[in-house]
Amino acid sequence: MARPRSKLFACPVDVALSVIQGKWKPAILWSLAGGARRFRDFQAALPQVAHKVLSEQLRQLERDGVILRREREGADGGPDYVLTDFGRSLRPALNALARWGKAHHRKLGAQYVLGNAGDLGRDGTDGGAAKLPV
Amino acid sequence: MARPRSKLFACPVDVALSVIQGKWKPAILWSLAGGARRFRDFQAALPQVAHKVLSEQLRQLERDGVILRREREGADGGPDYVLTDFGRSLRPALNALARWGKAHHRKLGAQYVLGNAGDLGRDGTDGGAAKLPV
DNA sequence: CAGTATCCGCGCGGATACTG
DNA sequence: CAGTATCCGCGCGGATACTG
Repeated sequence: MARPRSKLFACPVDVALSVIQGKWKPAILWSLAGGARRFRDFQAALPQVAHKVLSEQLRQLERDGVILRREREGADGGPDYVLTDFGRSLRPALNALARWGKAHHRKLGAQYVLGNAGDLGRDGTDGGAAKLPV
Repeated sequence: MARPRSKLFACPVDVALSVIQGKWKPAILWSLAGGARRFRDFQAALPQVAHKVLSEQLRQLERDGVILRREREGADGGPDYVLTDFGRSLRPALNALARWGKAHHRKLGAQYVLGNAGDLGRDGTDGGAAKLPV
């Protein structure tokens, strides 16, 4: 609706990437794989993220139907975010990317902060991933 | 070597994305899944790509060890590019992303040009993908 | 606490032109 | 034909501050 008539991509991979691209979107989705998260939870898990940017990325994911913002008025801690069914459909792709990242980060001279995310690794292969930079 | 000491990412997904991100990198890898390609092959398959940018993206993929530039002096058509073993290790992730993109592009109002790429879809599920925008 | 508005730097990607 | 150099626009992401 707010989207241009039709975006043209080079290949289907780009279509998927267009949804998960954004500095903090993978981390957001990765966190949400472990269950509902509130704004402050993301801030705590991602100390580097700027307030405005986190808000933007959440809204974009919401607009794409990948996550859902739940108002939960009167609840303990205000609104939170959860994956939609559509968002959960990204799992195989996110898992495949994460598995590759875990397998090859050393070779690339890369580190990562969020080793695993709730049940995202439920399809095996994902034993005890590091919680802190390796 | 030309890489900063150690890049820090939020999650392992970002590590993988750091390698395949770039306007034309997914399309390049997607094409190379079908076998060796020359510079002009990419230009033909990706009419939009700028000369300089294609060159840059190829060199970055080469630097990351994902593709290999073969000189082939005296051969029919000059140098070409192939996936390395390391590059082929990205297959499951690229396939998962492509599968998602193919399944959901309509819902996102998205189209793509390169429907399938050689044998990249060899793990089933990938019957007769569109060759042109759908 | 969550969200938005404003401002801005920087890097990616594109246009153009030159080289081997 | 493949590759590099130069120049540049634009959009992403960050800093800051204000609002409900």
